[in-house]
Amino acid sequence: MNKPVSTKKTAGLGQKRNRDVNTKRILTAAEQCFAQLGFKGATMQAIADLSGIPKANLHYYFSSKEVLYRKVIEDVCEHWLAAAHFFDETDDPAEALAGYIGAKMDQARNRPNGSKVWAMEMLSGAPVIDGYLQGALKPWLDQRTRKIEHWISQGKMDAIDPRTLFYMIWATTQHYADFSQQIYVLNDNKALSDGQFEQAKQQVSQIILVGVGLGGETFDD
Amino acid sequence: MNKPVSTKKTAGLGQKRNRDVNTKRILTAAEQCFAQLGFKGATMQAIADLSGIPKANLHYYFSSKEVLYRKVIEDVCEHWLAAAHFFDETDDPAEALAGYIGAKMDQARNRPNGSKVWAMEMLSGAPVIDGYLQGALKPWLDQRTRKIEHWISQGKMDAIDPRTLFYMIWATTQHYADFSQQIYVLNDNKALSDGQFEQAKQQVSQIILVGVGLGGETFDD
DNA sequence: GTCTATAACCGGATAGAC
DNA sequence: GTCTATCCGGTTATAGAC
Repeated sequence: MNKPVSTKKTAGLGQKRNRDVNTKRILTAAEQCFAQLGFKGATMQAIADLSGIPKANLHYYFSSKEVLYRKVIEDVCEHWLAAAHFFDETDDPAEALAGYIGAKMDQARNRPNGSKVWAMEMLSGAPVIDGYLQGALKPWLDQRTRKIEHWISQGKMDAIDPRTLFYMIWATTQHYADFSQQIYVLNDNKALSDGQFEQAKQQVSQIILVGVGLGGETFDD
Repeated sequence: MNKPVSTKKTAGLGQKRNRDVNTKRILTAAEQCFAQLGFKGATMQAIADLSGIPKANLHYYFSSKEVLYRKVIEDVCEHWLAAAHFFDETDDPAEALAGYIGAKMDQARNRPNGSKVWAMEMLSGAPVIDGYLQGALKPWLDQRTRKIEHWISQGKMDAIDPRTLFYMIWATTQHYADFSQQIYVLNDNKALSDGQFEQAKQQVSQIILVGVGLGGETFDD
C-alpha cells in the first residue's frame, strides 16, 4: 500500500539508513499480518503489499518467512519486558500493581498487534517463543512472586496466590488488544474512545487492587 | 490416528448412526487443529489423520473446509451460551458471579480447544462469528449489565462498571485455556494438577468478588 | 541493491472405481 | 457410502536481468 522509501540503487551514503527503514516497514506490516492471520495464514505477498515493498525484496531482507516471523516474535518479547519493569518502581504494593496494570493497559492500546502475535503463538503451543518463556518470563515471574509473598507476610495485602494475580492482570489487560473486535461489537460497533479506555484502565486497577486487599485511594474521580 | 468406525459399506440399519459418529470425530479433530493452527494453518489432511478418516471422506461429510470451520464455530458458540445461564440461577450477586466464574473456569479446563478456536476467531477480527456477537452475545451482555447496575443501585455491591467486570471474567477464565502453554511453562513444565486448578478457581472467584465489594464467605478452605 | 519472471511445492477439491 | 488418484490454484523461494 505504501511506497518503498527508495527504488533502484541510490548507492552511496544513505543506503544503510534506507535498509533500516525498509526493514522496519516490513516488520511492522508482518506484525499486523501475523497477528490477524497466524503464521500460515499470513502470506509474503500480503506483507509485501502492506509494507509497499516488492515481495522478492522481502526475501532479500529476510531469508525466509520463518526468519521474518522469528524476528517479529523477538520484538514482541522485548516489548513485553518493557512494561515488566514498571512493577519494580516502588516498594508499595498498591503503587507497583497500579503502575504495572497501567503500563500493560497502555501497551495493549498502543501496540495491539504485538499482543495478538503473542496470543497467536500461545494458542499454537508457543513453538518459537518457548525458550523465552523458560529463560526470561519464568525467572521474572518467580522473582515477583516472592516480592508479593513478602508483602503478604508483612500484612500489606491479602493472602492471595501471586500467580493467579499475575495471570489475571495479563489476561485482562491483553484482552483489550486480543479481543478488540469483540469489545468493538459490544460497544455498539464503535472503537473504545480515549475516555472509555481511561475509564476501563481505572476500573481494572480498582477491581484488582480492592480484590487483593489494597482498596485505598486508587481512583481519580 | 484413530480407526474409522466402519470401513466400506455396512449398508442397512446402523448407517445413520455411523454417519453421526464420523461427523462427531471429524468435528472434534477439526476443533483441535483449528485451535492450534488457525484456519489456514490447519490442513484437511491433518484433520483426516487425527480423526482417522480419509481426507476425501471429509469432503463427503463437509462440502468444504470453510463449511467445516463454520460448523466448529457454531458448536463453540453454543458452548459459550451453556455457561452463560449459570449467571442467572440466583438473585444474589455473590452467588451469581461465583457460579458463573466457576462454570467458565470448568469450561476452560474441560474444552480448551473450543476456547482457543474462539480466541483465534477474535484475533482474526471475527469474520465468521460476527453475527453471533451482534445477535446473541451483545443482548446477553446488555441484560446482565442492567442486572448488575440494579444490584449496585440497591447497594449490594460496589459501583463498578459491569462491562469491565465481564471482560475481566472472560479474559481471566479463558486465559487458563488459551494460554495453557504459558501456564505449563511457568508451572515448571507441568500441567496444572486438579488441585492446582481448583485453587486457581477459588482464587479467581475470591479476588473478583472482593474486588467488587462482595468479600463475604466465598472460599472453601 | 532492486525487480520480474518462474521454478518447485503443497493443499483443497473432485472424478470415478468399487 | 467409501477410497485412490489426480487436477488446479496458490504460495514460498530463487534465478537472473538491470
